[in-house]
Amino acid sequence: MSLPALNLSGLSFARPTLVRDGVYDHLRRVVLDGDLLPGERLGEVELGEKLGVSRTPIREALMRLVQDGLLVAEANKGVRVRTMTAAEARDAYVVREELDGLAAALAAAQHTPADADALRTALHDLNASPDGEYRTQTRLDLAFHRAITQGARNGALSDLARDLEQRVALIKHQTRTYNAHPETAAQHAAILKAILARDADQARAAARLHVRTFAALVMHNLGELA
Amino acid sequence: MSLPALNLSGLSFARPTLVRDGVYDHLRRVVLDGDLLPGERLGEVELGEKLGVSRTPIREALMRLVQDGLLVAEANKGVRVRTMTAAEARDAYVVREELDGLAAALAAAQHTPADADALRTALHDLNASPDGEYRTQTRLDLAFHRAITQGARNGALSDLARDLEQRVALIKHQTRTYNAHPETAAQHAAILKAILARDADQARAAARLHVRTFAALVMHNLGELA
DNA sequence: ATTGTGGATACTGTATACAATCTGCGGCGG
DNA sequence: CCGCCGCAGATTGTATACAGTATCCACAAT
Repeated sequence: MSLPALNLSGLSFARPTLVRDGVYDHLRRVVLDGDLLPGERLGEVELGEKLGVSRTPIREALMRLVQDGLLVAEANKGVRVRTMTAAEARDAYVVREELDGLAAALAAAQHTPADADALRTALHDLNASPDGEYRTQTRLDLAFHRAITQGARNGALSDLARDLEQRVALIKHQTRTYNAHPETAAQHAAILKAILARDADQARAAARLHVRTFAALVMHNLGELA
Repeated sequence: MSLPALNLSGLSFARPTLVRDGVYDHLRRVVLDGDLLPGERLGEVELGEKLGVSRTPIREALMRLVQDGLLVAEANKGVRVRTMTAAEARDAYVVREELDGLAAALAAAQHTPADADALRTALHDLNASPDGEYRTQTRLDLAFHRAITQGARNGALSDLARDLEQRVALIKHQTRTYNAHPETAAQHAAILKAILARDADQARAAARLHVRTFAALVMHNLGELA
């Protein structure tokens, strides 16, 4: 045949994306961006009308978000954005210190050249983001931490770290704590440096310190809100 | 009024339990008990007929189990019991070593007298279970480890440990690795002893060793199956 | 014999209909 | 004025109906 062969590399030829997945992604971003405040209610009919779909995919997306811990469901009373208590926030940070430390250590030991590039790019983008752009900063901060867990090359760790990151995002919005802390940039740099140097112990220590610093800041703000 | 006051302690007066929750609990137990082998398909209509409910609550339960990582969904092709690869199993155990160690350390530091009782009871029940009763042993082993995370008094840790335990349960069924390893009982005893002695470091070390031992066993069996 | 094609079947994805529960308000009685 | 009852509206929970897609097998063409 004389026809040129199809180039399939990198094109997904418009796979039939499911409605419920689209709704899930949308709502997840809305919550993570802080557009819906903790405690706010998500009505099924209202969401359906706003997104132009029926209640069925809406409900399935909400179910998944509940399982993620981003929303809470009460029988016959719908779902709301989860409100983290001070104790839940502290708990999340205790675990996150351990998991982020592990992720950094593994990333130091196992990252590929492509991972290294992704890490450098992610941190550069984060540092280049303009002050006051909280939403952008929050997303880029999340992207940097995701790049670290990506470099750890551990599926279970990625999944669990994703869970924790989402909960922490909720706390941040709740306490209105953003990444403006002066030490943040230096700590990020220290983590990246240790990972690139393949110094697992140093990377773990730097990551744990970063979590502790941020946790203290958030818990302080949480205390003030109470 | 002369009528005697109602005693509400401990009775839930037949609250209208949701169908989807019942289906979720049922299917979760079925998978965790190993009655459905990895790769096996779960048809919605078939489940609906078997349980006597419509597809709607079935789908919502399946959605939650997919999010839990127990099932995998493929677009327009239904859901199957997840098959863990050797790499995924190794990943899960790496993370579990860290989290179980943390849980044991926290439990040593923070457990209440009631937690202590629960721990002792759980281990006793496990040791008393007859050999060969794999399903019972698996459940009791899971209960013991749950008692530890319970003693840690950390909600986020409980949630994440639950996720990992479920994945590990999948691996166990897949490799047909049960708790018969001779060192298991001694290691369990060591963990319990350290926790009750409030020795966090020792508890962490004992828990990590236990995970490593078991992981090695499972990975060995996984290699043989390949 | 093998490959490709067509259609029939079964199943998932989405929408809609029906049932049950919660919520808020107005009226009635104390 | 306060509290309680009860109804009406709205919302969630479940069931069913409809649409789109994958799978399988028969059968024809090479």
